[in-house]
Amino acid sequence: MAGMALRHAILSALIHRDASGYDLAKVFDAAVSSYWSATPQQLYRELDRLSGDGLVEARVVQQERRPNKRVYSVTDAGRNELHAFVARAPRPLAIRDELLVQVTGMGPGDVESVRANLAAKLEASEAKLEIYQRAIDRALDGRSEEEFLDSGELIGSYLVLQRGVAYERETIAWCRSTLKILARRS
Amino acid sequence: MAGMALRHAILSALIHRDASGYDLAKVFDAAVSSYWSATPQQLYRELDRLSGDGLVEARVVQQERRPNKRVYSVTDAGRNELHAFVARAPRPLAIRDELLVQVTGMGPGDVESVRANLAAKLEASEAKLEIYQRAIDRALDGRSEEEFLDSGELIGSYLVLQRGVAYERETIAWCRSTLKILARRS
DNA sequence: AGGCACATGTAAAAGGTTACATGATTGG
DNA sequence: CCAATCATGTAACCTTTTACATGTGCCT
Repeated sequence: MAGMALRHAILSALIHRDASGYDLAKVFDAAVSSYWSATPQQLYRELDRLSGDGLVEARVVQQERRPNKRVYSVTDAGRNELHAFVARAPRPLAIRDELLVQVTGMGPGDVESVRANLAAKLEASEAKLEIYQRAIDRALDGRSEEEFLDSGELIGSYLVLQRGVAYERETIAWCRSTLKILARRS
Repeated sequence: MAGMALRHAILSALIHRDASGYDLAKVFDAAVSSYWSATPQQLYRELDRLSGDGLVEARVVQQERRPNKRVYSVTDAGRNELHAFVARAPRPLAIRDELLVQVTGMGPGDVESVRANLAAKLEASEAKLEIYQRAIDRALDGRSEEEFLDSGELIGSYLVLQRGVAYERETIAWCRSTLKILARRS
């Protein structure tokens, strides 16, 4: 019962607020998440396993005008599991970036394609940056960062959002400078 | 025959210089690569498939005092495949960062563990940054960046190294500031 | 004598992606 | 009426990770 990486990402998300599979699918969407992504199918499957293992509990919420949903919350066993996970050495970061593979492998005839892909990435990163910044504003809720950090409880998510902002800013800067350099060659 | 993402990363690496599986294993090492990592086992398997599909060619290099090795080079078919890949829209970046999962999910009793993991990451990123910077110096080989960009052929690898440098610098800055913030809480 | 670098593999288990499937309600 | 959002799933396939396996030569 080692490995099982997605389960910890799910527990980390559920520890702050209960959620349905559908809710989690929005959080783990590749276009939104700054540190882990997963498809809805993966989430539904893993939520079943987690509740089979007693780490989360489901309750059915009846809804009118919408399909009913199962809302999950972390159990005591789940809290213990998460605590044990946080105490371990994390496995090294995994990145797979096809755009960087393309830049590495590009030949003289590929400059135009790569420029188009860089431009698309630039736009996507700008959108993601806005999402993160809106999430930060919502978390701060008028307070200064100092006030928030000294009193807030959701400090972990906030710190991760800061990382995401820095990452997207860097991506944007790199795309711009790379586009400029490639413009000279075509 | 879609998907197959690792093959393009291998072709991108082999297009610049022929290499054995063992050579590639060093390039794709998680502690070294800035955009894609793979284990030796993955590489040996995929090299077999690539040569089965005629995208790379192997020649055996006899060595004294060392085991013989198979050195691979890209064929014309491989060059075509790589060209087609570069022209497609890349699939979105995938990141999985357990450290950020830990930061997201940490509770009041987890601050000490997370600090230890952040400190380890900080050291690892400093080492990686040095590796990238040495690789950049080797690529420039005394020339200024402008000179290099206007004349060099391996421009793609250079641009990706720049991205890696920026990424590790950001990681280092974030680890430092997060360590400071958590220090106030323990 | 012991450990690291060189050099390559097999097999099983775990994790992730893609295609298919269903069905209600809301907004334009 | 059509598209999007809400809400959940099954099955097949592909990719990645981990454990195990082997053997030489160099350096201390």
